[in-house]
Amino acid sequence: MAATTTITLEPAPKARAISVLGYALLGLLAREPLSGYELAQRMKMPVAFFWHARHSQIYPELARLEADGLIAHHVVEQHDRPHKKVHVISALGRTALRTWVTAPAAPAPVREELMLKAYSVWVADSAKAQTLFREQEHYHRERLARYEMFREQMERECGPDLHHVDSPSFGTYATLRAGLGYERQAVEWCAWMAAQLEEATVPAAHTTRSG
Amino acid sequence: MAATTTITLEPAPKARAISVLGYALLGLLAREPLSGYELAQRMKMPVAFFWHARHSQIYPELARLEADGLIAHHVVEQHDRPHKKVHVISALGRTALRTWVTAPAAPAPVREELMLKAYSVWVADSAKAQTLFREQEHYHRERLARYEMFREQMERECGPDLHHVDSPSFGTYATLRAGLGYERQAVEWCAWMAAQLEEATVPAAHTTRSG
DNA sequence: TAAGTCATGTAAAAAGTTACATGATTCT
DNA sequence: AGAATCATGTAACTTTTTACATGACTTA
Repeated sequence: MAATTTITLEPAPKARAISVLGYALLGLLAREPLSGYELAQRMKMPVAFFWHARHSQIYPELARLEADGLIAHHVVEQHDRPHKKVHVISALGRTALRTWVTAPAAPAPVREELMLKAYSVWVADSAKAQTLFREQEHYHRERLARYEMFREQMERECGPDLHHVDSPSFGTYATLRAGLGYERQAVEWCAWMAAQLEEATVPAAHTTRSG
Repeated sequence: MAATTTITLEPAPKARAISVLGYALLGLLAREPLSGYELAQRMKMPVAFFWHARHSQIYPELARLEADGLIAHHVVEQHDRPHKKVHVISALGRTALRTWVTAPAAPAPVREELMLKAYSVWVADSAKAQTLFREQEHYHRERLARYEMFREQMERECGPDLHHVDSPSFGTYATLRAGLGYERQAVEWCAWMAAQLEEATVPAAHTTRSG
């Protein structure tokens, strides 16, 4: 009889830890239901400023989130375009996200290749190095300009919402402000680097620089 | 006879691409010969501000660099402590490093968990969120203070060297400056976040805030 | 004697990138 | 006709983390 046999066919709910990518996706789905493709787009545009993922990572992660009951999906048939699977966050998913957001954050291990280059810049040709940092300065200047435009647009369009900390716009605005600060500081530093390297490259003008 | 047989027993030098970690290690070894353990320590202290790696990643990478002829090692016997393998950069390694330093750098894919939390902060309890960002502010303030001290020390000790772009001190100083800029901006942003969340938590004072 | 530092590795797993694979529709 | 966008996946590989494994010497 079944008296002694404990049935363990089901592998027990076994709360698998949600990866950071998982929380990134939950964060997007908490705002609106989206397909995998749309999630990949969101990752490119507003989210890439602070987190990055390809579609090849997103699709399997969605399957995992669904297996854990954090999201669900339904297929939406489209006349002109391929069908899509629209993913919706569940109550469980929303709770998990809510808990994670305020959980203590460990200092993120930084990985900045450009800093690594700066650390070894003394071995390099200073003229070539100068080019590198001018390019980087230019790149960050462009991003800064784009963020600035985006902020002005947000302040015009979402105005009062930006101070309601329980509106999604506040989340977007907050990350935008961080991005602005980061890019401003990056531009400044790259310009300083290039200037230092320039003095080394054109030593003739070191007494009467820029005037 | 051997007319048609091409001997391909040796797998051909096949210039394997050096990983970013490989360049990080070369960058440290270009300054001074170091053991794996010492490299791991350097990764913790000055390098961790912009790149991170554990000893379990460092040891195999050293083996790869040596196999590719970019570094060599010799064993140093110590009376009181275990023997160590001291790694030295080769001419080939130095050239590779030099080339990489000025090669165009692709914009680094960012991964900032805290920003991800900020993006979804609107789903959370604002009092708890405030605690999180106050903690983060505190943490960045501490790092800022440490960097500031480190900079003062460098300016005192290495003075003129800090403007010689071909001295290792310049590389260190450059990354320190970037770190200072980054931490300053992080402190400011965390404080702003906490303030926004505070207004939401204590709405009684919204007309006469701070005075 | 227990914890900490010095010292060097390996193994397994998770996270992330690059490449492979397919197919419809729309725009140039 | 070719490129771009929409759409969803898998496979192979690299990178990184966590855990396993060992052992001498030093300090509290």
